[in-house]
Amino acid sequence: MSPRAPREAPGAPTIVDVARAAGVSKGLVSLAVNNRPGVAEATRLRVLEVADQLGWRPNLQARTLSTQTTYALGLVLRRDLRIVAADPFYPAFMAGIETVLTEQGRVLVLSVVGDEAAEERAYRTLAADRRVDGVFLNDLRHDDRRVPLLVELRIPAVLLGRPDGDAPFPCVVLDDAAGVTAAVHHLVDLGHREIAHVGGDPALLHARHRRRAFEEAVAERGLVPTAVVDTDFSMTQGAAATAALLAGRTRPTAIVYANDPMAISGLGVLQEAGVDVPGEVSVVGFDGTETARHTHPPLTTIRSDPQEWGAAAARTLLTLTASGSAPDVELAPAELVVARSTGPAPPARST
Amino acid sequence: MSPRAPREAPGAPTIVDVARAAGVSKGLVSLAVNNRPGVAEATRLRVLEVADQLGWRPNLQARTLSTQTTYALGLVLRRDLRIVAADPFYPAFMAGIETVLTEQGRVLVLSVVGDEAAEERAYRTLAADRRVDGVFLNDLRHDDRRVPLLVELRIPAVLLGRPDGDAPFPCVVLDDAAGVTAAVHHLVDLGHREIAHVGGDPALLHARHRRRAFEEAVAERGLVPTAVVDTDFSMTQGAAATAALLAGRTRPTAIVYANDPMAISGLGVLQEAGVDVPGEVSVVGFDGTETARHTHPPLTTIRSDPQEWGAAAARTLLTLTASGSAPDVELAPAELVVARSTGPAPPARST
DNA sequence: CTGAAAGCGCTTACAG
DNA sequence: CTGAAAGCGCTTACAG
Repeated sequence: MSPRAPREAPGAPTIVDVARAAGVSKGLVSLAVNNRPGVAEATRLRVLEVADQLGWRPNLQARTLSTQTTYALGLVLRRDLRIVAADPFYPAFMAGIETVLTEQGRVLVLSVVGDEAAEERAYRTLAADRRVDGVFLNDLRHDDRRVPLLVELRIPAVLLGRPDGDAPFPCVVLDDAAGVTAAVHHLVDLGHREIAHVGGDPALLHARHRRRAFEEAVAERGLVPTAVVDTDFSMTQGAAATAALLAGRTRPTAIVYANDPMAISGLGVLQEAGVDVPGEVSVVGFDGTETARHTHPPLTTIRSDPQEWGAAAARTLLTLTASGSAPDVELAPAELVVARSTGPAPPARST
Repeated sequence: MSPRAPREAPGAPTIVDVARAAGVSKGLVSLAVNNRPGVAEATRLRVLEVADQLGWRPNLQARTLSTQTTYALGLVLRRDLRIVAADPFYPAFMAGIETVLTEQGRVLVLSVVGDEAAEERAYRTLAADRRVDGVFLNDLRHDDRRVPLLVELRIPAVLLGRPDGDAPFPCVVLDDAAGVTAAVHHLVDLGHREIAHVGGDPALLHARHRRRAFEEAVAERGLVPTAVVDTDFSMTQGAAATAALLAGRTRPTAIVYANDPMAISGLGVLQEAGVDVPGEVSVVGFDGTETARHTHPPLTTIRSDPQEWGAAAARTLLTLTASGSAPDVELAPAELVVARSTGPAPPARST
């Protein structure tokens, strides 16, 4: 294939074809289609019309090479597959991102990694290859090492949640605490005094927030938690934690889980053990997943809107890459949705 | 910013820097790092060493512009969000893709769309912008219009499953039928005579395959299906179908669902109606999800390996883009995993 | 308001 | 075996 021969039979039109057909230079075509000042209106219209007739679209790769922008955003998922697979958060979150990227001709580059080393490599590769104009920083962690990493790599980012340290990036926040607080009040109002929490992975900030909100709400009502158990957010550990609570000294009459999958596996453990839900133990999930609506009984849970979160984060990240800064965004807080897995506390029994 | 000034303070090294430092032309550097013939071994080694010292990586965008290859693969998801979110197939499938892309320095471009028009636009945009070197064709449909579309767009593809028409693309096949057949035999062996199927979306080939396998296996054992109901694969329709079966003239003693989420919502409906599982009705899912292991009772289901499917598809697509052709791949078939949601048929009762 | 030219950082025939 | 040059298809100061 000679370098002079067009690669495609008819040859997709290039900016040169448009310039020739419009009788102007290719530089002018570029100015015209990019709405830059310094082009007579009549000329602009003519160029646009010719471009349209020829069916010309600027070649993205060439534009990328010139402008150093890729029109792509990156998302790196680091999670145990068992956990990602059962967790409906990400599909909805990504769909939300897509709603805004699509209409902007942007694209999402996805990376799924297993451990922290692979995660760091993923960010470094995205940066070195200039694959993306910015990234979403999800599953924020305590003292998150990715923040200095992204600063070092000079890659713009939007944080999903409020970081616990300083970070030179805008954040999009969805308050978990309000829902947990409401759940605890709901349970206390139903007469529960022995309430336990099956928390998530304490390395993750949102797991910490949920746990702290639980502890504070319980204290606020003059109680102490019956137990608080950390997990990795997996159904397996949710089930194990539930079994441990059942076997413990004081059996809780209500359990607040840090996500729906664990609440569902907990429900399974309770029912397998012959414990009536909500007759003997009330169960509260977190997420407001589709599955939670279809269990027996349907789960009381705390609902957030991951799709809106994705959309807001994408808008913020695009603003950041375009202008160099973007304001923080506060989304509607997660809220309690009461279903039939919670009910009045059983009459107190002597141990 | 003058066009002569380097964009980054120290300036990431370019091929020119390497050529200068190694005392050769940049063309030779390119030949050396790409392992092309016509470079003296000693020269090649020297170039490589210098490149390494300078920390040079070829600029991906520039390479893309020259070679017209993007080192990226595309996946377009068109599904109702309610369904995607509850379905753990895609996270695992994408993780499988990533395992092979990552080690090849490739990247996955993801698009999530709602309807068929948006889907077509997504493929057209990927092609027009030359975002990807090839795409995964998932959720194969009857007489799939995407096949001629991709031919028209001249974009290589790998089919996930065997198409029902001709297609000039390799396919990676995972046989659904064997597992469904085994499930029916399992139920018949347990004494069931009234077996129903809650199928998936009949527009999708895999839903059709599962349904046909069900019907054939039932016939093979001299029975007729009690009922076969189509759905859209959502938990909601799975629940509705189950309620309809309960209310029907002949109540089935066993139900085979086309996916786990519907089996789970079906289980919820049965239990809410006071129907004992498996005492009165046996339930079989399809997918082998994590959730199915944690329900009460745990689900008998049909397990496949979506992660391996993703990895095999990625390997096939890379082979195709590299060499212009790739052989079809046949994966291990889905297999029955028996748990406690299936049991002996209840004694026959008079209606 | 417009044109001509250089530049983005690679790859690839073509000469020597 | 190596060098010099053209090409990929855009964008962007710089002159006029």
